[in-house]
Amino acid sequence: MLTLKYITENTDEVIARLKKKHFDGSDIINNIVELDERRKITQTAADNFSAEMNSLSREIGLLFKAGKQVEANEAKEKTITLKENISKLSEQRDEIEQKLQDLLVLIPNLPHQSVPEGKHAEDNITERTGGVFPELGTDAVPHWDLAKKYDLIDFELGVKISGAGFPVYKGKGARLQRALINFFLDNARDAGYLEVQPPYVVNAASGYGTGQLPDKEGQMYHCNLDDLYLIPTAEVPVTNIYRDVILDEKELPIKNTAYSACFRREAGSYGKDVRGLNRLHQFDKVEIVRIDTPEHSYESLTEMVNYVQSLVEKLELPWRILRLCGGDMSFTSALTFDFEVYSAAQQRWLEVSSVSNFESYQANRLKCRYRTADKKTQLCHTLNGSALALPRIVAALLENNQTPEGIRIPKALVPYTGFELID
RNA sequence: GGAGAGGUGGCCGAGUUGGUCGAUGGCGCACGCCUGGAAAGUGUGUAUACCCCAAAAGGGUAUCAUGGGUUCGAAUCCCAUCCUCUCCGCCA
Repeated sequence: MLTLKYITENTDEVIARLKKKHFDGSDIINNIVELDERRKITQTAADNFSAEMNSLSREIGLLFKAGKQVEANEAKEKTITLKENISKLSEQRDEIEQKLQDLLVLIPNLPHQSVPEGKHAEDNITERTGGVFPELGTDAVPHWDLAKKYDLIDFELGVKISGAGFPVYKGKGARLQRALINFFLDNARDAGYLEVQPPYVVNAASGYGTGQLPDKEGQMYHCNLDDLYLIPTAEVPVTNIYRDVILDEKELPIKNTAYSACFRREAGSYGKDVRGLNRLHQFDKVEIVRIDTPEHSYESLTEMVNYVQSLVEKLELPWRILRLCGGDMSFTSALTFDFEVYSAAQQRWLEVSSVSNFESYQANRLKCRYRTADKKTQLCHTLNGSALALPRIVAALLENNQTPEGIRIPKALVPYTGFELID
């Protein structure tokens, strides 16, 4: 969320910038400014009474020690009304602070200046494209048919065991998964990311930290008995490593990478979007996360985008990078680049990565701060991106590389799979 | 799951017959002195959030796991919750 301070000091600017996200914040923000005024007044009053109370208590103690019972008891009388005032005012202050909190979480992050105007996915700007579009024969088939033909993925078996969206990978299909995970992790390590293995379930505090809670509660699987959530992405546990932490400027940027299975309920999805590997309840992903200074975070974002580009290039897939428009961006992001690869048999672009700078929006919730060289503490910037999500990469690899002899594995991946052809 | 012990500042660790305790001390860290340089020694400083103040300086409030309670006053007493450790049980 945005900081109270920023909103109250830059009210008009905040309202104006939110328009790009098609968010009319004027009512909420004016309300916040007003509540903040009341908050300050109430706190000042409460603090003054508390100060009086503290000094009176000290006096009473001294009086008792001196054996002046009568004076002590007189002083005690005075504390009664003080106490009432204090509890009344702090109750008010708590109420105001709660209201402020409730309003603050309703405001999305401010879009970066470079975010294009626009409402829908069609308004996104294509930054660059690359790779070679494959020339497939007329008998080319989508990946779900290929998965069956070569016995790589059994969707029906997953339905039997768990339900739709939980495929079972078999033989070279399973080995391809493992190969991709290792390929992505090794590349990340070479690019300077520290590999971490996080928990796959998180508590509510972590869910709030990265913003999945409270608004996206319905998208996460929840274990009632222990009140734990299955992670929808490794971003959640990895970013929460830095919750309630004050880092030293010298440690930044922090670069972490993690492989994890991801679990998403995907409530409300249907149709061709969910066919085959296009949308799953459980899938594998390697994530990259950075914690950085405000001065350097956009440089980091560029590095991350370039890094992800290097991955799709090594996999020899046709790709494009989109700069998301204000209307298509996530609630918490300041600037997002989506990566899509072309899945030739489906003849459609599939999103395989989303790389974002959240600036201090997420860090404010996490209370992830750093100490500058001159000893000031301030909020970090957080960034993350998929590098990469497996299922759609697999879909594109299978479809684009199908030949009469079998499915060709890109060169860079062969050392990881141990085979060059799926036949 | 059963029994016990405990959760204090970046870390270690005092403080529980309630009273200037945000908290002794040590380590670490920062700056200075000392030194040719370093070590040792020595001096000073070293939490976070919010509020008052135009700002600096300064002052105030809150925080000793979390939430509540008792009291004029709680790190210290009471209750609840969470967590950690030890032993037993179970187990990859």
